[in-house]
Amino acid sequence: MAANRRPTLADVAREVGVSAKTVSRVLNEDGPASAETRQQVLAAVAKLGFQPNLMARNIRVGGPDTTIGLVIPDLGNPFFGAVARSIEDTVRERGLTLLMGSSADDPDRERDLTDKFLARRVSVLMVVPSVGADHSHLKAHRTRGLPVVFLDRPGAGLSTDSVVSSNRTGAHDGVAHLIAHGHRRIGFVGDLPTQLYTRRERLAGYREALREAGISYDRSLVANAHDQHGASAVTSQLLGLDDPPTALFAGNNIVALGIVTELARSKRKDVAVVTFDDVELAEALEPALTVVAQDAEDIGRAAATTALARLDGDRSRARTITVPTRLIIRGSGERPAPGGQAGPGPG
Amino acid sequence: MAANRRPTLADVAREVGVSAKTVSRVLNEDGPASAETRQQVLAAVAKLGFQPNLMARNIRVGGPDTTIGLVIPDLGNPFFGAVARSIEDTVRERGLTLLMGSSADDPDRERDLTDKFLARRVSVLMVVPSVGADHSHLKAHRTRGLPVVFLDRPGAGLSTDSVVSSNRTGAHDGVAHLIAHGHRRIGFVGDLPTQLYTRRERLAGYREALREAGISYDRSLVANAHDQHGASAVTSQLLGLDDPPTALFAGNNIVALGIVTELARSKRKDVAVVTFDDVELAEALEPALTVVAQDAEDIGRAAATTALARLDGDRSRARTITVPTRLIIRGSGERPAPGGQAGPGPG
DNA sequence: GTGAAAGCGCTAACAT
DNA sequence: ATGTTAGCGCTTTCAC
Repeated sequence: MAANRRPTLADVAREVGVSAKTVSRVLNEDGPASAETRQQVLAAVAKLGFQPNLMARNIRVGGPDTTIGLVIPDLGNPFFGAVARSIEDTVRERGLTLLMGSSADDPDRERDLTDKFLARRVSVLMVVPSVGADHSHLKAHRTRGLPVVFLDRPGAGLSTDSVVSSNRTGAHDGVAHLIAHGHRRIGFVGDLPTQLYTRRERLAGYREALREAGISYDRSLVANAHDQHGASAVTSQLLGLDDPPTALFAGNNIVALGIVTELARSKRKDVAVVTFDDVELAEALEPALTVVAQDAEDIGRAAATTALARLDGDRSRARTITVPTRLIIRGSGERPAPGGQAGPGPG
Repeated sequence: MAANRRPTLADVAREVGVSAKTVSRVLNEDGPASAETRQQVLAAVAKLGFQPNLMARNIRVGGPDTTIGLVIPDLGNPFFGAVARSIEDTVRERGLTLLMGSSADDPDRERDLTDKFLARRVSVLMVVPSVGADHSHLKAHRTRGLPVVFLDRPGAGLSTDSVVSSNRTGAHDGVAHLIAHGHRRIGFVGDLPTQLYTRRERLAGYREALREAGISYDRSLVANAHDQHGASAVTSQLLGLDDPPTALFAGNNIVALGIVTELARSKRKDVAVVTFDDVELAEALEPALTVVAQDAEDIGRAAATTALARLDGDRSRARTITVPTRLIIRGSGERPAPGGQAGPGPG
């Protein structure tokens, strides 16, 4: 019930019988202070439970707030969670705190979030750009010294640092792995929307691998899904084609779950699979799942390191950091295509 | 290069030739304003790219900041990611933003984070309490009207709202499922540290189920691990016992990964498994993994809803919301114990 | 319908 | 070693 105010610097000062500035000095270890005053101030702070109002401090000091604004598509996606963790690990010792929000890949929600973050005067803005979002409004902020980093995909309308995976090479290598094991009809299940940078790059890598092997590109083997259920559905459709694929390449972790789940459900062990993104339990599947793993930790660290360098005055040209992916061969891509298939219906 | 200041209210006012207060009125739809002034102000705002400084506003208005401080053990853990997503979904329409940090289950890091959040005058504090953390320092804040919600585990030294899963019942049901399928030697692999609330509750559920079935509790069947690798290691140890378990119960998602991975690696299909927490690809395993699923979405929503109610003035007693878990039977717990085991060594 | 002055909680710049 | 004054960018209060 006691709705008493939170104590302020002035309250502490009054308690001790000194000026506010003296309290401020003690707390920020700015300027000198006699041992005795220091003790008294500290005691009063503890007694009153005083915590300096960071917003008031920031406003006076004028600099940016000690926060990093981070916009990702989905807080629940483990990949972005891992990226966020890595960012936090990297910036923690600098005292920066994460302000996070999910855009659901909606440009309007993304804009809402970045606007809010800017209104809070974040020290750094990190964004996984949504398809259709324009970032030219950030130019002025960048000019004024706000580090802006695009994650996972390049942004539009703004030249700034970005960190992406080696999507094309990674997809190429995954598909080449399938080809090396005798597959020639390889389905590609990609993200949605189809304009998504990662999807296009990975599809390009897929096409490159096919071309190198002299396999012609068959549009009917390319499908799309935005969630696990959708991926399961298109997997089933692809396998129902007249001349179905003997192998599937998954364009990301969510699609991977859909494909693998659908193959398990329909007991299709004859279909080879390689996925972009490592997923939990990949090694416990039968066969174990071969993946093109992104290095979420490295992505987060690279983004954070770059941003910190900018904060420290690095004014060099905007750079794009490409974090290598790694093909982890576990077995699911290795089956030659025997054409075998479970009999129709449950025996 | 142009390190020009960010525009302030005063800049906009000067541009239009009105007072700062008038601009403020237009922007906040406070008080009246002639249509013409309104147009001019809006134009100037757009022209200068003015964004009100939220911190300055907050300081003047005096109320809490429109942020929620959320402390979780690990941003990379999909379970907590899902909880965070649900919280965000629930509070977004109220205009609240998430300030997040991971404690790594370290009480000091947790305290650092909560202190920072309090210094930022968050509207709500949500914490997954670390073992050993004391929360009595939050009493004064709660008294002053700050909603504090403990997630996943109860906090210590502070009576406030908390949201937990039905850990004991859930674990009981999972273990009972194993017992129903003929298992009598059932290993338990729990979290670390052993004082962890969720671990103790789940262990209690395990023991209850054993007791009901007249199976005596065997300490040697209880093991602990804090990460996936550790869980794999203890799994292998448990299975190496003279009188080994025929079934294993995993105390959480991370442990589940370790157990399942280790069983797959050693090709031990004869060991039944039920896990606390659903995991990706659980249904694609052979056999599919039976789990006691926590409802992360519901947990997040319950926490957020409670906090919002408190913000709206709900002063009723602190409550503990228990979110039901759900036993999802998929097969891995159903094998009777034939005692079969892969031969020693690789054939 | 609009403005001037004061003040939120804090610190910079100058006193003393 | 400490205090005073002014002011960060905004809103409240009260005047016009």
